Amino acid sequence: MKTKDKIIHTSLKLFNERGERQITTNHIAAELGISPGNLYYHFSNKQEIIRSIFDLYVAQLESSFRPHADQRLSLEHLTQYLDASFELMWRFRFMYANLLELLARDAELEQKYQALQLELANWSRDILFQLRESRFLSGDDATMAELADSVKFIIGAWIGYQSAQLKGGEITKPRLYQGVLKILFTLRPYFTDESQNIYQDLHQHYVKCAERSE
Amino acid sequence: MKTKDKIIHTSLKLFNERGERQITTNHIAAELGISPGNLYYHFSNKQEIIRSIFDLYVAQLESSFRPHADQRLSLEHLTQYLDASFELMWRFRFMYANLLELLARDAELEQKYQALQLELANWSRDILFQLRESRFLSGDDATMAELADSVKFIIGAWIGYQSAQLKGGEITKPRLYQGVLKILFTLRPYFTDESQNIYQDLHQHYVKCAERSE
Amino acid sequence: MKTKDKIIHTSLKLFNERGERQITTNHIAAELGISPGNLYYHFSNKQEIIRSIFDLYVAQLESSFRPHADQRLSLEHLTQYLDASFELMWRFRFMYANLLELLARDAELEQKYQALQLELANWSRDILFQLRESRFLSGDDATMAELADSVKFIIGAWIGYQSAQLKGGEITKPRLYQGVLKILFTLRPYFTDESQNIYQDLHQHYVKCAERSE
Amino acid sequence: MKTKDKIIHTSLKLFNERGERQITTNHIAAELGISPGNLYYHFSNKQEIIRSIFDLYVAQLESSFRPHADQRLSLEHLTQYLDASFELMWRFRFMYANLLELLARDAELEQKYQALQLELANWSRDILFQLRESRFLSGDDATMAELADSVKFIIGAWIGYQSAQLKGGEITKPRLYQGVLKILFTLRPYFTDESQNIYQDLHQHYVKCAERSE
DNA sequence: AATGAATGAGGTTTCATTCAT
DNA sequence: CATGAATGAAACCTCATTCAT
Repeated sequence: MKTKDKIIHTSLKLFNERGERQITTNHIAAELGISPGNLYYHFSNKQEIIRSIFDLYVAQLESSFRPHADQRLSLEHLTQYLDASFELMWRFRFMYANLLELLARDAELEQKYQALQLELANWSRDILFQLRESRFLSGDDATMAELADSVKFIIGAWIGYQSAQLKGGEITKPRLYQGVLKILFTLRPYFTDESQNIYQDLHQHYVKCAERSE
Repeated sequence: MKTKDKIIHTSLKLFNERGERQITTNHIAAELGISPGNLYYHFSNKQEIIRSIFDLYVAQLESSFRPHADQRLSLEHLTQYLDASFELMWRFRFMYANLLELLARDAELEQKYQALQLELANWSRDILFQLRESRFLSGDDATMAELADSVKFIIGAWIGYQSAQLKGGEITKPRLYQGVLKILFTLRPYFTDESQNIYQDLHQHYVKCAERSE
Repeated sequence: MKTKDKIIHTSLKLFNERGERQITTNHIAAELGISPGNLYYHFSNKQEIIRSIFDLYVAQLESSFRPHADQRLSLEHLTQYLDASFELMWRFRFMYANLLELLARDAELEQKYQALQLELANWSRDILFQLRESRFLSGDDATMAELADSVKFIIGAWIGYQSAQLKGGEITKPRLYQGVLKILFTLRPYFTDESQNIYQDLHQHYVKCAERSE
Repeated sequence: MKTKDKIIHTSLKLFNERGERQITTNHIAAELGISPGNLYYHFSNKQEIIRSIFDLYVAQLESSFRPHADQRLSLEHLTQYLDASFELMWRFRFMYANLLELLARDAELEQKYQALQLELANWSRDILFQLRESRFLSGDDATMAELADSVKFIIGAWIGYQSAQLKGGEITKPRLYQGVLKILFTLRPYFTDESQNIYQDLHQHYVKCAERSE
């Protein structure tokens, strides 16, 4: 791994652990055992590191969520989506802890972020529509759209919400799975009669995940 | 209003407008037209101002949500609760937007916050149970409890989520009312048949609020 | 006791306990339960409090040391002098911890202090000469004068020296009596043959004092 | 000389000249023509500068006084010791003048200082015993030990005592040499008959030093 | 006598960033 | 690529002192 990548990953790690505000560029350099000058050789300022982390985030997001064209969704796909979502939120949790500040300081980042959100909104709507087509869910277009937004909201907000409830902000995997359960609970009234058993299976699966050594 | 209170309210205003991180103690003093020394006469450091704002928040929250014993809920009560949620989110939006950082930096605040959350969880469950008794909602105990948690989650997480979607990061009242709509949408499947018209009234009311000058 | 006197004595106490530098005028007022404004009603600045403490010191010093004219010194007188000296050093120990800074900041105080030192030098020389006349000690004038200066030096420096050796700077009475023993040791070679037993008595007396619960 | 060392030496100079309390970190930086940030690049706070000066002091003290095993002492050695004492007092006079405040503010420094004092006590006793073996001095073990303590006391306390006697608080070299003379005076009764001339030589030498431009 | 809010200069420290090597 | 000393603006905070009441 090149120094530039090491800087990105170490920064991400430190930001997640202690918050972007408390981590100075010197901290990052020290953690890596490089000089601050070297850090600034690779990045012209701290904001650029954050932008690179954001790019990483976008890349992972796109690879996980871009819907595969006209594909019938199976149960497996759904769990994949949910797992991938929370994986993502977990990996970039510092961003969600301070999104407002982060974006306020960097117009370029803000624009990128908001474009991404629009895309995401589309994808999640697409997924919900596919789930309806596959007769997992039922509901009119408006309801499905609103439901898609709810799911997107839960995914985006869960970690921040949970971290705040926990001493030291330390979140555990089981706590993450409770977020998946929250999504299931929100979808539940819209599950079709014929897919009730599928709902039960999913629910039981994630209850188990959420119970592990909590 | 005493200087001490002026400091609290001016700080809250500035924090909401421009973010806690960008507002220095000198900014606050300058905005008030007092000397920095005077500010430090009333508060021994910046963190203490934040704590006082938090106390204000707790006070408003308690006065809005502490359930009145064995009370039959009317439509008015429901709007009161929803409006109160909205008011809180709006008035203390910087806190919602920066919660994790604020708690990470101040163990005392974290403890207070988490104690408050436990209380809030009880209150919101009580309110949901009351709504069921008043035949607005229906569902078994577990469902009502989960629903209560969903509502609490939406209130607690809405600003962090929304503020990041907005150009310039500015949170507007209409966007907040969309949070109220999100709550309604989440409750919707559990509204009883006899209260469907009530749901409609509420929905229309808040749709209007959310549309204003958006 | 009037407020003015209370301020002086409380300041002396706090200065001794924690050092003049660390004690602000607000600390003094708080300890007394009065307002800072009131403190400044009685003293126009912090330095004036210090000057008043110094006046107290001078008064106690003069009452203890001004030699009684043409009086033959007995053993009792000597012990009285020594005991009084250390009592004094103990009571005003903060002054000795920072004499240089104290005087550097206040020309008036410096002048007073130096005048006092000259007087003291005379008194201690007078006492030594009287002791020689009383045949306790022997030695030529120059030796007696130098010896007087040594005694004065030990008295003035002992507490500061001892405090520095002890954890937390806390000095005990037994440690003070070791200072008296140091004076005796310095005088010892000049005790006359006929007063050797007197030396022994004194020595034993202060050894006992110095041993108590050390 | 590196910047770090320059900071130490400039601080020492300024502290000696005007007192540690009056010298701010900005003063030090300005005197050196560097930025305050640079000073804090080399030292994390003012106290650390003081600690480094203390380390310098310890180093010089050790190199001057650590006794050479089974060595016969000549007159030269004696003057070396006395001159070294004088040099130490002069070079680190601000420390001697402010010892109690310095130690009161810094527990780590206090511990180091007190450990050093124990070592010093041993060294000074060793030196005195060597002087007796070399027939400069005579006296039983207890007397030599007490004498060693007296010498240590004079070195440790002289500046605090003398600095306060002087107009303007300025410590001058001649005044310090009087401290050496005070040591000699204290040792005098214990010089052997055969080394009386050595005493005379030493005395005359330091009288001359003490008289220069007093 | 006494209050206590208010002042403001100035102290210590931080940190993103630069630049000669 | 890399170093690490250096910068300087600005943050937080202190405290002796003042003054209207």
